[in-house]
Amino acid sequence: MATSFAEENYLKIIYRLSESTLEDISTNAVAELTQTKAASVTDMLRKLAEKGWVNYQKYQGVRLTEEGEKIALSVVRKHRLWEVFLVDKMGFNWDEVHEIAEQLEHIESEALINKLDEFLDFPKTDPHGDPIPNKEGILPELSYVHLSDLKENKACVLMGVAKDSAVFLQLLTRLNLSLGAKLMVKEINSFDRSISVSINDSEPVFISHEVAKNILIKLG
Amino acid sequence: MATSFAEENYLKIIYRLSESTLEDISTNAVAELTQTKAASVTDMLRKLAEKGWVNYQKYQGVRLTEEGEKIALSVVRKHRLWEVFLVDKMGFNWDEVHEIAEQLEHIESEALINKLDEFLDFPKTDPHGDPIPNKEGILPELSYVHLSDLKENKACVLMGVAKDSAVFLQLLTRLNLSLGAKLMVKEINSFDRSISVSINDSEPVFISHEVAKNILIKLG
DNA sequence: AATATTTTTTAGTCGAGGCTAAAAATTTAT
DNA sequence: ATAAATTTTTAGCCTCGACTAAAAAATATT
Ligand SMILES: [Mn+2]
Ligand SMILES: [Mn+2]
Ligand SMILES: [Mn+2]
Ligand SMILES: [Mn+2]
Repeated sequence: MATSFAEENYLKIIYRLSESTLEDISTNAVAELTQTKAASVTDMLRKLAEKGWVNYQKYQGVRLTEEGEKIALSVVRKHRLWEVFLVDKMGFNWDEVHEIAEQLEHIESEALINKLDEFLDFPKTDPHGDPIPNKEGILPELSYVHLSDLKENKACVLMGVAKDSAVFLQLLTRLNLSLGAKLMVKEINSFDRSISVSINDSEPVFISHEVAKNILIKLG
Repeated sequence: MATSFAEENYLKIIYRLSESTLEDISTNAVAELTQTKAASVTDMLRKLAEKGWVNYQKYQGVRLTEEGEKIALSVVRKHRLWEVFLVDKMGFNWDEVHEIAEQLEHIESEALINKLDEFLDFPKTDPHGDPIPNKEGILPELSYVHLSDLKENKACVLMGVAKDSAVFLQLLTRLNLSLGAKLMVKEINSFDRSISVSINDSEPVFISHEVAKNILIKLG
């Protein structure tokens, strides 16, 4: 069955919300991310339920079916592969690609996306460290930790970000924080939980708790 | 002003029709190419006229304004650049790319299309030999001739096709006819105007007038 | 347990971009 | 110059995906 841009966006957003909770997703939560009103969401949820892509009972919230999740994962796959393309091949910065990928993720061609995957050498993660589903819809397992949860004097590597807004990414860039940077927390200030962190063995810089929370790292 | 997919498709089609005539374009001609009904076209022409992209007076046919032509050329540029990408970088055949490019041509990012242009080494023509407008909207001058207009025993090179339907392209491929092929017309049959043509110095094969008409060549 | 607040759904509307059927204008044929 | 045929427009309707305002249900507070 064919999926419209609007339907794909809803499914993708329900998927994203489902990643961080086991509970059913509320109408309002969907409305916030789709940038629409709750009434519009209710309409769409009924439609998605009719097509068998979500389980939805009024007032009970919504949850993806297997088929719905499959579609969502294919949109996520396309979004992230196109982001890799834009950064690795087109020379964009990581804070410039999200909006363009929001458009490209709706291009419908199984053949194209698989050739693109190959062209990019089957990347496991996108420019923000987010995992890319393979063509069967399987996500690679990544066990990342928030920089804010790290103890002092442990070496680690920046593997991703938990938020990909342009302003946040630009801030990281200004601090010389990019994927692969070697980090070590030198000091944690109990007052505001800000941290002092050394980046690639340079002089430590200060980072707010808010920023540290959105930086994903792996140990070692 | 923002342009919808539908508007871009209409402008592109009016542009295409304008290439082969100096007269105003008829509602029916547009309807045929957009695969819609004349009544729908009338509606859209009124809308395009309101936005200043076409000159349109009822019953008089339609013609692009400068601004309308600029938009049409930018869509054509995107379409053809993406086709080059699909063939040269993704490994598609020339008969497989049109449908995908129909989608990609609507991706809105000036920055992306200019980076793509550079990535592809500023190609002058697409995989079907059609000229690609540069970022100022200037088309390279190509003076191609139809193979059906050629005299016997003149050497020439296949530079493009005047029709890019998949079946036609597949036929050419089966005949070993691709861009750059060296051709020489050995015989013209006055009965049905079919021709006998040698391809890359091999034994001559028969080609119908209909096919020859849609093959573009340059002399020498 | 009753009431106040918040969330969600319903009802009705809108614009975009299609459609069909009928009317009007234009073009072609007699 | 009429009449016939063709083309184009108008009128009215439809679906999709939004919206607002009002009603209903669920949840929180006293
Ligand atoms: Mn993104
Ligand atoms: Mn990303
Ligand atoms: Mn094409
Ligand atoms: Mn082409």
